[in-house]
Amino acid sequence: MRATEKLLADYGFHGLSMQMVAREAGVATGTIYRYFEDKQDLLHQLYDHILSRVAQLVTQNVTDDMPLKERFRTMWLNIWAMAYQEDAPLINRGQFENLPRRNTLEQQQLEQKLFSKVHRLFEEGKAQGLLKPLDNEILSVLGLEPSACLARKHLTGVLHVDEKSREAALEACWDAITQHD
Amino acid sequence: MRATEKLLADYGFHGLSMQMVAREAGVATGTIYRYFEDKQDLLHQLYDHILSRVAQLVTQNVTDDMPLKERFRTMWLNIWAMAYQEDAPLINRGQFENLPRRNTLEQQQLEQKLFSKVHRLFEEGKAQGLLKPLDNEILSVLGLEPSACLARKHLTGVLHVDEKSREAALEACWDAITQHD
Amino acid sequence: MRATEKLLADYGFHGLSMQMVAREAGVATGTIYRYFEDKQDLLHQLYDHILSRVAQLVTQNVTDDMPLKERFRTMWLNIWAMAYQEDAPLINRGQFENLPRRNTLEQQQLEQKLFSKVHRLFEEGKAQGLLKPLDNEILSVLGLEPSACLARKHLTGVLHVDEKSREAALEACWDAITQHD
Amino acid sequence: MRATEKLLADYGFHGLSMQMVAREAGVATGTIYRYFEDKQDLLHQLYDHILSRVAQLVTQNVTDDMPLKERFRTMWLNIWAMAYQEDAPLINRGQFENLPRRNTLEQQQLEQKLFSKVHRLFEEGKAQGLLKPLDNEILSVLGLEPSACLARKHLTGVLHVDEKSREAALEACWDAITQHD
DNA sequence: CATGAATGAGCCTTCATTCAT
DNA sequence: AATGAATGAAGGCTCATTCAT
Repeated sequence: MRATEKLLADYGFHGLSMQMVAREAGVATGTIYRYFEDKQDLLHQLYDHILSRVAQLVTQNVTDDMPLKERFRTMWLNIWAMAYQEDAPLINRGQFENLPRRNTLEQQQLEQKLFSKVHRLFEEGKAQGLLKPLDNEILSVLGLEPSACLARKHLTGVLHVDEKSREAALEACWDAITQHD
Repeated sequence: MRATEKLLADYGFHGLSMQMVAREAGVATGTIYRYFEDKQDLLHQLYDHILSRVAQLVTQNVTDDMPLKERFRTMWLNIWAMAYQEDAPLINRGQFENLPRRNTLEQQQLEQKLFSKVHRLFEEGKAQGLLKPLDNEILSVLGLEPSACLARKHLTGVLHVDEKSREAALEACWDAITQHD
Repeated sequence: MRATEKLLADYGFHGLSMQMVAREAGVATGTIYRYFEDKQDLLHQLYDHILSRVAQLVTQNVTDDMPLKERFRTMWLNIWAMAYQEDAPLINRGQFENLPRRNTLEQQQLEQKLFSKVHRLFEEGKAQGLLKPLDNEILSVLGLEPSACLARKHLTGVLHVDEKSREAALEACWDAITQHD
Repeated sequence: MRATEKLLADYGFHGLSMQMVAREAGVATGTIYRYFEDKQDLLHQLYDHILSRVAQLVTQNVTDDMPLKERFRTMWLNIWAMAYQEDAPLINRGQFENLPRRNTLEQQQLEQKLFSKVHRLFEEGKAQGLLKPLDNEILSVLGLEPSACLARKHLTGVLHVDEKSREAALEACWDAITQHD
């Protein structure tokens, strides 16, 4: 899986062949098939693997006793920082997003669990009347997704985001999800 | 190009073969090559084609004499509506985003021009002190991107968004880009 | 046919497509098929065409009243010179030789006739006891073929042949076909 | 390579497809690509392979202590005989000649070495004043090339060469390269 | 368990030939 | 007679997957 991730990051989704993965991993082609059903399975498992790393990175340094705004801020910046990780889980984000995804219930419950800290943040915020009474998924799209989106554009050079703009974008996201009289 | 678009929407970027395109279009394989240099060229041209349709759909029923909020609202809902278009430009959005893109200056100027109404909206808003003084690109990510993102999730069934939620999301996006005392 | 010859000389046997020929000739693709049965026929006819030009070039400035040696010498040098012709019949020689050839009797009789001056030279030489009593075809291989072979190698740079060597080679060919007590 | 050689001999350079080679060799198409980079590489390697067989056949039964004329005679007849080899290296000669050739120095040195016996023959002959003082390459064209050329024509039926004629042609070639008073 | 040679369907692209205009 | 768009078989090559060792 490490090999696959590296190749995906370096060469993109095309040009990912099982023989390349095998060579990079230092094993024979056939060996892969003892641990993964087929290519699709490898990609699925990689998705899960990366997703849990992403979840870990997003929620690191966040504890449930921090103030809500503080938690949001930390997560938002964690997402931003993820793009610069040397050990590249998200550099792949571009690629990662279109990894084939299972759409099973199990999968959704897994994601639910991985991002429970995020959900807790949103639930508490709504309970306090601080956040808008929207579905967590929607709050996520409004409040956190833009961080990933901007980071990606920043990284690919489509758009330069300086520190001040980044801070303003963070605040704007907060504005999006909080109640305004 | 219509055939390509359909196949892209149905089967995704991978598994798009020239043979399939030809069959779907009801022509012989070789015929494609009379109108497109190669597969890459077909994809590039398709990108341009869709982009201009997207621009047209996003900005339809928007005129520069409408109030700012009204313009924003119309665009946001246009984006939302795009996902339901029978003749599917955005169903592909998921796929569309990773169509190979030329990154020439020309291309960027073209995009600039196609979305000039959007840019004008943002510029006026900033001039009036109504909108936050951020780069248009950033405002776009904060204010409009979530519409596409939610519509996509709604359509794929990952998330159900009722009319009230949609309205709330729209307002939240407006909150994100406007100044607050 | 002129177009075909040019393309053959420039790009070789591969990369000779009917559409290229048409474009070079300034006509539509289909037009070719009004004048030639198919590609093979075009090539056959081109072969004949070039062969007659070759015959003309080989035997130019040769008349039956010249001394035998003089005639031989002229032909040998004509062959050598052919390689340098601007209007390229033989530059193609490399390519020309593996143009598809019909092997009919007619064809052989045609060639017989085209090179009648050569045959007359050999017949007279044998009658006078000056040349070896061998089949004309064999005399041709021994006496004239080497000129083409050397010129080709000289032209492709495989081998440098200066004027003195060329003269010596000519004499050696004469030695090959003449009687030696 | 054996399959390629056979197909080349039977159907010529054009009309040699990797699929055909695979079928003839009794393997799958893809298998070829485990042993050869691509078609060009296959042809290059085949060229080398055949060339070394040709060199071996041309110089077999020739040792440096044999009289010069004897050596020449043996080689000349070896070349002639090559055309009749069941296991067909030279039947291809026609085709063989226009196999794509690398033109590297290495290649030339290899050829030099393969045919060193021929070069030695010519060098000794010139040293003794028996042969004309010409470049070895030229002597080769004058003295040995005609053997291949005649054999080829004989084999394709263009020309019938009986034993006596063959002997005379051999002598004529000797006349071509030797000094005369 | 691990190997890696072998497989063969499938991909992109070319091009000789046809035929409605 | 000329056109040139359309055809579709075939070509070179890749790669997910299998299986005998």
